[in-house]
Amino acid sequence: MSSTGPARVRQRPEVRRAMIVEAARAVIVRNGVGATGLRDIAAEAGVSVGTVTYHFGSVAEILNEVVVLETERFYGAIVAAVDAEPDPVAGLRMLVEPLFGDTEQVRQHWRIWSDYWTAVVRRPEVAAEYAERIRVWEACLVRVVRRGTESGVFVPAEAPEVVALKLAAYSDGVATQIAQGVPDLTNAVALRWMWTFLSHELGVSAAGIGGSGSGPL
Amino acid sequence: MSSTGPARVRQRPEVRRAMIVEAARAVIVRNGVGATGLRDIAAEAGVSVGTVTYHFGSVAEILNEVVVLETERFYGAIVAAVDAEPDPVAGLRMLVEPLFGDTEQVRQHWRIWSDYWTAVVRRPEVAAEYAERIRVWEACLVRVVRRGTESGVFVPAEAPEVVALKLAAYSDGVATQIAQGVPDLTNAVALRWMWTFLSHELGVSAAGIGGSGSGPL
Amino acid sequence: MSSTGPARVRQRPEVRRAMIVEAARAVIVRNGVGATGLRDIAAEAGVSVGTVTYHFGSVAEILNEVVVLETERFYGAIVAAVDAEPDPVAGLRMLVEPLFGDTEQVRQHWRIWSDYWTAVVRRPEVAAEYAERIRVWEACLVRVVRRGTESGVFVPAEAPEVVALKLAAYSDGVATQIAQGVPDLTNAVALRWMWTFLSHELGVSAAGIGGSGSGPL
Amino acid sequence: MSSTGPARVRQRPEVRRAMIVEAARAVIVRNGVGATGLRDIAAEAGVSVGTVTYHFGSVAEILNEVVVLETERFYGAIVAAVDAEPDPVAGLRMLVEPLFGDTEQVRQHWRIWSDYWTAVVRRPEVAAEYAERIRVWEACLVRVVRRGTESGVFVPAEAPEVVALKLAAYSDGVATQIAQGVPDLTNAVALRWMWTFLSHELGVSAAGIGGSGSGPL
DNA sequence: TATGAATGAGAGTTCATTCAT
DNA sequence: AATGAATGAACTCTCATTCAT
Repeated sequence: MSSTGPARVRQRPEVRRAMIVEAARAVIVRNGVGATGLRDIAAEAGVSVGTVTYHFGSVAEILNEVVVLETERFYGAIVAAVDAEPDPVAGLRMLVEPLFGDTEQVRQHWRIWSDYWTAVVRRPEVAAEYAERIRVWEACLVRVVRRGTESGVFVPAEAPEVVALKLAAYSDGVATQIAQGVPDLTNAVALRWMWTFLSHELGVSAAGIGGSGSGPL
Repeated sequence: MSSTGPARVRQRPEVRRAMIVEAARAVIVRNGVGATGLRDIAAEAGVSVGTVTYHFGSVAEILNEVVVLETERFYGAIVAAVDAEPDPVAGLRMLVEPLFGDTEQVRQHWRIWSDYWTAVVRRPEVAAEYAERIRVWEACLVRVVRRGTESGVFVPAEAPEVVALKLAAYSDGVATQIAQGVPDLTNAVALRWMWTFLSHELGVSAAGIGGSGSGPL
Repeated sequence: MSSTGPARVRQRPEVRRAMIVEAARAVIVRNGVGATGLRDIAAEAGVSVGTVTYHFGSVAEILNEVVVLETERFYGAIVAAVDAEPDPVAGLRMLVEPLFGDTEQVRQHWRIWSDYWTAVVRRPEVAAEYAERIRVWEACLVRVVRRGTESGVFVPAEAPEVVALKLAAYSDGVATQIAQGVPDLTNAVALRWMWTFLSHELGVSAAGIGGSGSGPL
Repeated sequence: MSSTGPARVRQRPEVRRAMIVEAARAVIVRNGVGATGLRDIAAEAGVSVGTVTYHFGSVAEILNEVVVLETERFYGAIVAAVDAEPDPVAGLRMLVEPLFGDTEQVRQHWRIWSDYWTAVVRRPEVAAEYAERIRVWEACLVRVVRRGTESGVFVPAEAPEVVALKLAAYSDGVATQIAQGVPDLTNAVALRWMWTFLSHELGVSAAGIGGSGSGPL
């Protein structure tokens, strides 16, 4: 026990805060928001309880930071790339595919996400604050649909905002089902569902949107 | 002191259990699953803490019972009526409309439901047990689609199970958005979205399915 | 350790509350209000922390109960006896002497009392509530002075309320000095000071008031 | 970043200590001794927590310094002036009047004082150390009474030390009552009480001692 | 069957103190 | 001389569970 870690390693606040948020994220992924306590976070971060409370005013503040970080990290790069993509169809694909990627990162994202929402949904004032930061993906989708519509590639029956909201709801629901382990509902299947859905909403063929040789499945 | 209040009214176990579950449901609706404690349940039921733990092994058991009860109650009557309905289109309507009814009961249902899922999703063994009971609605939808297909009214592009799963996911996602208070997303709008979705999935016109004068919106 | 006390002895709430308040009083006397914590009280009472919080909503509630109890116990009997005493001079003696009795109980009383006031003085709303209960002694003094004045025994230069307030202040200050251990300031001396003070305030001879052969000191 | 704020202004230890003590005094006056923490003191002094603990071994040490400072400052000038005053009556007035002056400084003094005593009363060794420094006022009073007695102006019934102790107790008790906000008990009233008290103790008329037109009240 | 007093682990938070920089 | 990140013990309060009555 005498050689356990380099005790009292000093870090600049921003660095330590980031480390603690990272640790909190790991605990949330493992145990869920409801079972994430101060002591768990401290242990995961390899620091004392006092260090955590020194850098954060409350546990809630840490959890919020985790969600903000998660949002920025998960959607940030995607959104930037999509906004830089001139082709609306390609943009659409870049926007939707990551939601159903078959990676641990994606699973973790949905886990954090769903937990957080049910935890926060009873506190409208908190929810409102983060809703904006969090609707980044949806806002990007609106822009893509609008661009596609302007260039004549998409012929939506409804306003871009409505299409975006519908897809957000649909993908959210499907992701929830996947998280529950519904048999035969793979990420590939989910993606096909999205393309089918969008083909109707945007008035184009599914084959035209959903790229990677998904064939006749 | 011996005649103070209605104390110590003896009830048969099944009756008392039912009363406690009912009380627990009320507390969950009011405060959320996360903020529902043994004491709250006991107080709401008008019994002592000891009585609650006498009839239930743990708080988790009570919460499970609440969800089972909620499922049976909410979907039970609907499913029975739908199964007795010869017309598949009418059956479909009877099955989908209640999900977005503008009643307190519906709001309460979604509240309990969403809370419960995020709580249970980390315990696959629990989730599995209840998933079956809970997929009652989906199973009924499968039967309706199958009957409609057999009678030639519906021309689905996919298996009834797939259509049912898709609709379940979509409706769940939309209900979540409504619960979050998305502006302009009313129950009526949500229903129209369902009919549009189903018209594509079942190969019939939306007007043919979605009943009550939804007009050209 | 295995034979330490009869664990889990059930007590009726009033009894247990009284036991806990008594224990808290002991801790306060020993350590002071500022150093009286939940765990100390529980340990002193021989119960668990949970038991204390089961019977009391907060530590502050316990401390208040201690002061109320202390007040009632210390002044209760005195005031009752004084109000039943027809002779104002005897009544006066009965009222003042106990303040400077040479007993452990008196020392404890002043300890609790002074601690409590400085703790509470910054919370006017709390102070006000207890001030009334606590001014019992002063109110009784007012009545005695009034009776003595009406019967012509006392000839005060000021209103009874003013005399009472003056004496309360004086005795309080002297008690504080005694508590600080000022050399040669015994309780007997303090009493003589009181009689001297009152003889001037009430227009009677000190010998006439201060009874028990205090002689020419 | 290197030029942000007045950071790292080096001070000689005595200067820095004085600044910190001054800051601590301000915090005590604002929040009370019990609610005065290291962080509050550091923030008030505009230095870091580390600087405070560098100059002081413990928080208790700071609090003690505050009281010593307060004593010297409050009584120092008074005592010097009184000792230089040939007229004992004038000296008496100069000694007593400041206790009940209607200034913020006086209120602050009593606040610090009363808080400190209840905190320190449990630690006799600490109390003793400071008692001496703190009895400066009382010692001065003894000298005045003695001078007045020698010159025949005062005719005390008791030794000067006893008179001084009595008045100290009385004034302390009255100040406590004022601090508690007893209605109608103003500083002017308190002063009159003191003169009345002293007139009896010193065998002179109240009018002769208490100065400023106290009239027939 | 019902009760509710008793329990103790665990929650978040506060805080004086330590010490590498 | 000054800093402030790090610490861990101690605080109050919550709560599901136990069990004698």
